[in-house]
Amino acid sequence: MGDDGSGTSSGGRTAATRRRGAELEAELLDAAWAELAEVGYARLTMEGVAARAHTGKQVLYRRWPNRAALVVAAMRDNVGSIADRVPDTGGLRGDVLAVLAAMVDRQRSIGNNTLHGLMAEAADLDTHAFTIMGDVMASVLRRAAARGEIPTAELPPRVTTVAVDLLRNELLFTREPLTDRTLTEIVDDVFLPLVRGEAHT
Amino acid sequence: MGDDGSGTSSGGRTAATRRRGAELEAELLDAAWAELAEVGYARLTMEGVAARAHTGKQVLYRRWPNRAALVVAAMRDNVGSIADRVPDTGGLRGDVLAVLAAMVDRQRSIGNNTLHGLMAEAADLDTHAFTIMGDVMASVLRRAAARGEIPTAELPPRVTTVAVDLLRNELLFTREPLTDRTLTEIVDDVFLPLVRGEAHT
DNA sequence: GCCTTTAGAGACGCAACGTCTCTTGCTGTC
DNA sequence: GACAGCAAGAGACGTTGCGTCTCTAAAGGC
Repeated sequence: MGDDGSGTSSGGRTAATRRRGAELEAELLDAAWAELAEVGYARLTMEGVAARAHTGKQVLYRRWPNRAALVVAAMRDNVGSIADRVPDTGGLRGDVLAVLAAMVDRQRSIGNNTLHGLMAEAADLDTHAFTIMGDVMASVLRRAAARGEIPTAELPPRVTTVAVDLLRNELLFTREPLTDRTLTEIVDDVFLPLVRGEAHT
Repeated sequence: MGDDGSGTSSGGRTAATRRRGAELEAELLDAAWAELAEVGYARLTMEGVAARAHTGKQVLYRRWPNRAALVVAAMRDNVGSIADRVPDTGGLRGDVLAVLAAMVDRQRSIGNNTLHGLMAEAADLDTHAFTIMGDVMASVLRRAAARGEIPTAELPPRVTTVAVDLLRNELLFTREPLTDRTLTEIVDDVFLPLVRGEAHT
């Protein structure tokens, strides 16, 4: 079949250049992320991502075994971990609210259909992401104890993670967008009474 | 194809008889439930359910618009609601543990891959099922207050539902089967301190 | 400057979806 | 007791997306 080799990209990009290695991979992940934002996880297809990245499916499959893995990689690449900047507002209440707000933010940028889809497909996905939030809370609590704001940071693990657990529940099962009210309720009605050793009056 | 009409159930059923109405529907739901147990939600197909029920796909689509709706109907048909028998053990701690144990049971019979799958596909699924657990807890708490076991049943809504919310979180994100330990931690470390107005010591 | 790797493109077979069509048994009505 | 109409049972059909495979030619290593 006679290819008109010299023709520079009928469609709009220089076909003469060919990406490789890290550069290519970054563009693949960007394409996946863009596709995710545009059509959502349920309707994201390998074909769609490949087309958007102006490449073939094989290039994707060479790197990730399936849709779920690709999307997880795209998320990791585009969304920073909360553990990287543990908030420090100077007070326990502010710190915890900041942690929760960061979770809300991160989840808003991912979209909860995506999370549901991933949990269904990539079963073994991400226990890691959950334990991390426990570490963040532990660190926030240690600082509060050091300031003398609470009697001790040695709390039952359930108590340590109660705020993030409740928020996660809310994020995944509530359809309407979260209000700040929800965050303050979690902190003021449940979390703080428990860690201060004074339940609600 | 000559059917040997008189043969009662060569392969196991009389092809000469044709089911209708409620009888048929019940068998369709049973088939869906059996299929769910056997291959799991991810690999449950309309074709598979139809074949198991010895019928055609159209019979299914006439009743339910898609997989998710069919499975939800099958679940409703096969799994009783916890609200039907609110436990009454004579004490608050026992009641709450019984509610949680019932949730664990129900969820074990459904399987959490199924839940993940449904949440991904039937987005608007089941806000109802969640509010119901809140009602159950409210009723348990009212009885405890009437017995004088706790100062008041007028608690912030977050506190009322904290135990079921935490358990739901655990059920959906933990891969290994839950231990009783988890249940008692939720109740003793979080729930009871909050409702008794005495946080952990 | 040859040789290996792999990007880019798309064909292929498979599985399941959801729709449509067809025949034929069941049921309510006159 | 005949007849009309509804829907069961069965499967063909077009479509979509998966994951694999094949092929050519561009990059880069040595």
